[in-house]
This record gives sequence, structure tokens and C-alpha cells, in this order.
Amino acid sequence: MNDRTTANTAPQTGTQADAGEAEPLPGGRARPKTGKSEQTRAAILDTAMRLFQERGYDKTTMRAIAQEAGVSVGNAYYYFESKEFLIQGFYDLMTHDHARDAASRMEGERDFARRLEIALISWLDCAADYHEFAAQFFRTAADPDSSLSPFSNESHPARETAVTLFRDVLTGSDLAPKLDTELAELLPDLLWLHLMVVVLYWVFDRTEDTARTREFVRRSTPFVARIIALSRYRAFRPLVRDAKGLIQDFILPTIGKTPLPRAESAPSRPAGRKRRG
Amino acid sequence: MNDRTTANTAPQTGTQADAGEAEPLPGGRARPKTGKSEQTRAAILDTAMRLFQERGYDKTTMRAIAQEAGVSVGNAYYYFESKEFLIQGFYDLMTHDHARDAASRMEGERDFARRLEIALISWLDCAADYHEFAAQFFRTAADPDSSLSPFSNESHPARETAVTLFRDVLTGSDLAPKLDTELAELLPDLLWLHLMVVVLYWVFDRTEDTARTREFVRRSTPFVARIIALSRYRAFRPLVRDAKGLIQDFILPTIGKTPLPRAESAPSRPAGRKRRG
DNA sequence: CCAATCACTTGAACATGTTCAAAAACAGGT
DNA sequence: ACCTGTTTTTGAACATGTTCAAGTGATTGG
Repeated sequence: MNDRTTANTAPQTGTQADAGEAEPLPGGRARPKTGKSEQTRAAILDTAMRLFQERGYDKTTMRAIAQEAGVSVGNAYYYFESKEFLIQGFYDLMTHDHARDAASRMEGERDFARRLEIALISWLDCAADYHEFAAQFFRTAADPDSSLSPFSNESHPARETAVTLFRDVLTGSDLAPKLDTELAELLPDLLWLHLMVVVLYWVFDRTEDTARTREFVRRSTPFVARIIALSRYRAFRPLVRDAKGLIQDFILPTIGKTPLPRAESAPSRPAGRKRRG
Repeated sequence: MNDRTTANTAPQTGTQADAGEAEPLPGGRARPKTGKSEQTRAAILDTAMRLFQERGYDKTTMRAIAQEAGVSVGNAYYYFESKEFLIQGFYDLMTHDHARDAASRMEGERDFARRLEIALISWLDCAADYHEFAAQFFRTAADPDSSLSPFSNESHPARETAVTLFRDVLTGSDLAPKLDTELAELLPDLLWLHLMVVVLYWVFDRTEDTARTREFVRRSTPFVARIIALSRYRAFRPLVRDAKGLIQDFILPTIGKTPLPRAESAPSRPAGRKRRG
């Protein structure tokens, strides 16, 4: 996945984050019209990624990026609304790398737990080179106001790509036919959430080669698979039903799915006071 | 909880964040010797809180804080290592307010689910005035390098306070005697994690008076209580045992508990490659 | 009372993200 | 070729977090 990071310097027509849409300005600001501007944009993004990797996010100044890319500072801001939006560009790149890499690694494997593990480990491998820098990305993602956040921001193309991957993890496994459709609908998003937890864990992981996170993945994936498998048994029914309700009412809408935008102001009497006692 | 935020302008000897320890420099930099410097420190922190609340974090400049507090910019940096460390000061304040408020609200209530709900709703009430601003705090907390992070940073006094509160939530409930000691040991930390999830939810919540988060708390607390209660039944034993293992090996050590720092480099062969294919 | 020391304070200087008005390059029509 | 509007590019100016050498004042030791 490292040999692709700088691939878009080449004057291809397709941008790195060719997520399909034409309107929402993928990761930056201006929608490039000419081919040359595409090149400029790519040069800036590539240079930024390289410097981020080399020196870290904070140590890399916009001036340095501009200079190394052979443009002016203002030009960088013409293509990227702010320094943080460069991260968006990176995230889009990596998500696509991950999706492709994971899909190829999963090939032939039918066991759900293993497929899930492969997908997650693949992410760790794809992100390995950016461990230091990714902390900064995560920090940004935790800002609800930022349009970079994989949460909150409805139309985040990268998330759709990732969720699709996890849908594939499920549908390609021997577990898929055994599940009722309702649960099968929820799972991709939940598995994506699982990835987010792993990412959180990874960001804070300081062990060599993030060995601890890898071990965490190896241990947690069979556990998750087991829970899903067991959820079909009668004894777990009521619990599962409640969990489903919680997820559908409160988790998925937050992630931009909004399948059930109810439960706005519930009738149940509030336990606390309203605001300012 | 709003009438206490600015309380420490008064020349009391006890600082706002009187977490007990004497060494680790509570939220800032210099350990104040004289009473006057205490006052200066408090003035700066109070002014900062007020301005953060009024204008938001980003809009509040260090110059404005200094000016309003009647000191120089450099002086603010004498007491607070950076702008972010002012957040630390705020967080310490709020954690104590929360602990006290929650404890008083729980009085008399023995039902575990309700106690938990009270504790969480209390947090939402304590934090209500700072919703806008707290997003910024959360953002900071997500940075593993920052000493403000409730994760990663081992000796975060505020977390200890919060965990203690949740221990009280449990021990004061009718559920406590029914649990084996091992689980009772884990729970306070897990409930603190639950709070962290709620906080995450809250930060992203844009509904009026964070109604959605409140509803989420009301729905999720009985669910959590039910899971804990059910965990004692035979059918759930193996699942519970696995969950315990995962938590003890991977979650708690990350939170600074480090009860079992094993599982460093596991013998199980890695599924992927090492680094850079 | 002097001087040395230390806690505290200052504000100018610095580094860096960001903005903006103007210049340059470009495209299309005449 | 020339005008006209649009896209792209520039670099100086700005805003703000942070640093630092120097200043102030009180306390202590002689």
C-alpha cells in the first residue's frame, strides 16, 4: 500500500478519491477543471503526505509543503481549505487501499471470524507507515464541527467505502446465510464501528509494530463472531432484541444512516432537570 | 453546578482542583507558593472559562484572556503550559462538581440501573453549559500525546475521581452483593468507559438540550444493568469468561490500570505480514 | 541596611495557519 | 490579434499561540 500513496502524481484523469460523486468537492475546495490543476492538487497532497510521514504533522508547515511542492502558500489553500483537509485527502487514499488490499487477502476464506480478522489486520498494515501521523488524524476526527469526522459528517465517502468492505466480509462468509436479514442489515455498520474501536486502540498503542493492537484484533474477532452466532439462540433473544432497538434508534442515526429518526422528545418523564439547576 | 465555576476567585487556600496530591502540578505549570499567585492563577482560569463559554474555544484568544484577567500574556503561560492546559483545569473542576452532584442525587436510591442513570444524567447536567466548548475538550482528549487525555495519561486525577464515583454507584446498589468480587472489581472502570461513550455521543449530539443523549442514557442504562444481572446465569458463563479476559488483557491496561501487563508479543503466528509488504 | 536569590510579571519577538487583493495564465468569442 | 471573463497563482499582510530575555518586587541571609 506504500507504492500507491504517491501514484496520483501521474496525470491521470481520475483523482485519488474518485468516490463517484461529482459535486461535493472530494477532499478540498475547488473542483479542478483542467488537467493541469489536477496535477497541482496532486503534487500538493503528495508532498504533504511525504512530509507528514517524514516530520510529523505539527512539524510540517504549510510553507514547507508549498515550497517542496513548488507552489505558493496561497495556492495550497486554493486546493485545500485548511491544513486539516490534507488529512482528508490522505484518509480517502488509505481507505481505498485498505478496501482493495483486504478484499484480495480475504479471497477464498469463508470463515467469518477469520475474514473479519483479515480485514482489520489489513487496515493495520495499510496504516502502519502513518502511525505517528494518524494520531493527528484521529484527533481531527473527534471534532464534530469538522467535516472530516467519519462520524457526524453525513456524506463521508470514505465511510461508505469501508462499510461496503465490511458488508463483503459478511456476505462472503459462511455465516451470512444463517442470519436473518434484519441483523444482516445492521452488521456492516457495526463492524465498521468495531474498526473505529480498533483504530482508537491503535492510536494509543505504543508497542513495537503495534503488536498489542494486532493481538487485540486476533482475540476480539472470534469473540465478536461468537456473539453473532449465539445471538440466534432462544436464550439470547430478548437481549438481542433490546440491543437491536438501541442500535437502530441511537447508533445508526448518528452515523449518518438515519433509518429511524424518531425518539426525538420521548414521552418518558425526564429524570433530571432541564438545564441549569 | 454553574454557581461553582467561578468560586475560586475568592482567596481560599484550597485550589479548585484540590485532588489531594501535592506533587504533580494539578493542571498547569508552576506550583504556586504565595497566596497572591494562587489568586492570579485562579483569575486566569476563571476568566478563561467564562470567555470559553461566552465565545467558544477558538474565538477566545490568549490575549483576550490575559487582558480580561488583568495580566500579561506571558503570565498566563507562567501558570498554564498552553491554552489546552486551561481545559485541563476546567475538566478537573467539572469532574468534582459531577462527583458531588451525582452522589447527592443518588442518595436513597438502591436500584442499580437507576443509580447509573442518575450518575450519567448528572454528568450531562453538569456539562450542559459547556456543550459547545466541550467538543474542543474531547478533541484534545483524543490526542495520545497530550497529557490531557483521560486515556493514555496514567495519573490523571480526574479519572480516578470519576471511577470512584462509579464504584459508589455499584456498591451503593442492591446489585453489588450479588456479584462475585472479580466482576465487581472490573465494573467501575467499565462504567467509566460507558460514561466515555456517552460523552462521545453527547459531543456529537446537536439536538435541543442534548435530548437525544439523555434518551440514549435512559435506554442504555437498563440494558447495561440487565447484561450485568444476566451474566450470572450459567448459559452466559463462557461468553462472560471470554469478555472478562478481553477486558483484563486489553482494555484495563490501556486505561492505566495495568493489572496484567502480559500478552506483549504473543506466540500465535501473525496472520498478515509485518510491515510494508 | 545591603545584596543576593527567588517567585512572579512583562511585552516585544517569533512561528505558523490563514486570508485576500492583485497578478498571471488561460479559454473563448469576435 | 484583441477583448472578456474565468481559473489559477502569487506573496505580502494578518491573527494568534508560544517563547524569552529582561524587569520588578519581595524575602532572606549577613
